[in-house]
Amino acid sequence: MSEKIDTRKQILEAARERFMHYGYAKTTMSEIARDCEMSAGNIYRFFASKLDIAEAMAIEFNNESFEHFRRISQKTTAAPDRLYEFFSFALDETYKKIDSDAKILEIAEILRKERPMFLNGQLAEERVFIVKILADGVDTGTFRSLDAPYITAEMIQSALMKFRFPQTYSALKLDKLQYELKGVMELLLAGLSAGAEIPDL
Amino acid sequence: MSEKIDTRKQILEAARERFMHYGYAKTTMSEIARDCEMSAGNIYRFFASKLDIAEAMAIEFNNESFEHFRRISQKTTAAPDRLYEFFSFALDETYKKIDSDAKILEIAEILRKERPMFLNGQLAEERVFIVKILADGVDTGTFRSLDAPYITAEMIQSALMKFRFPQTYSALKLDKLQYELKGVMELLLAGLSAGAEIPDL
DNA sequence: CTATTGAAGAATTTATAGATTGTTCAAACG
DNA sequence: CGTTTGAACAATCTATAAATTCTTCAATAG
Repeated sequence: MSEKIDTRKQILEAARERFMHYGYAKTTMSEIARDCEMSAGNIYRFFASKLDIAEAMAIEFNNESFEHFRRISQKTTAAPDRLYEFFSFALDETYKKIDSDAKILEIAEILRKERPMFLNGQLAEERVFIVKILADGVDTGTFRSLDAPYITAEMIQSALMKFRFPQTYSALKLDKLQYELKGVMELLLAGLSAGAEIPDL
Repeated sequence: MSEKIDTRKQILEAARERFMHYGYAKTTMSEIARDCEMSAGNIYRFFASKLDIAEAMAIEFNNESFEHFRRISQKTTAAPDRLYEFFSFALDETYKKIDSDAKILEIAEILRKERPMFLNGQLAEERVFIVKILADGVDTGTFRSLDAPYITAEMIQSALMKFRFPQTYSALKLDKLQYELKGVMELLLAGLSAGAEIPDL
């Protein structure tokens, strides 16, 4: 029973090393299988496809970030600071990963194309943390009351999309991106502030 | 003297028809030249390259939109309404064009890749109108005072980037995009409102 | 002298045959 | 029985030669 889980982990580990070293496209199922001392066909008892291995990797990968996200969302600092820290951390983290390992970008790109719903799922998971920060801010009176915090969280993500996906960085360096993020975040936080007047569109 | 300008227009018109009918890649310089009853080499007296023809087309194309942008920015309606109308119009217009002519997307894609600075230039031109709306809003007391309206305009563009470029639509339908745009715009306008408190990040 | 051409070169695209690879599954194995 | 294999197949990628196409520019025309 735990045998199966171990084998799965072993495949995932072998794939990670190959993907990171040679890239997703240049890694073959046979190579991964050889590393695990099994046949290529046998991998399919654990993963439905090569793409599913990449997806499983990305999930593991993101779980580390999610831990950070959770920690940030549960801090006792002011809600605006937490929201800023949240996206600031996300930007730094993504930028760092991309910068150090070009192979990661390849996998991100492939998942975006072949599994567009996967990214939506990730965003939805993050939204939980944003909603928590929003709720805290409303409770402490820092933010105005929101009649749909979940939707507000969606809108915040939408406005900060540019800083979450390398494809939209548009060749800007990290410091320029950080500067822009700060500017947009100031606008959004002002919009959430207790004194802000909601327009009637 | 006007001879040259006419020939330029003629080339542009011939190219437009070909590009729209067969696409940019499938149109050859010889074909455009033949339509104008000249040799391919001669086109280069008017355009430095095939790409420059596409760029000139895009400029003409956008000039129509710019007229609308100018008109909207000069309206006498409330500044928030103008800002919303501005981006709402931009979204509808771009979506409509893409939807009706797939060939336009091809050219947009190519310009984005080969002439990244061109898009920046277009955004900068639009910013002038946004700055005007912001200034009006500040004057009438609808918006809080801004110590750097030009930068604020940049931030607004950054936050609404998703709704300007088809590549970032992420397969959403127009009504869903409009809904999201409205939500983000409400947040931004609240952030610009006179009562909004600017956070200290 | 300017305007235009068309041949020539460099760069890119197309076509395609051959090899590789992802995936399936009947048969062998334990 | 459940596991694992390796042959088989379809799909994809690679290599490369041929053909197109963009661009330049010396020669020509007016």
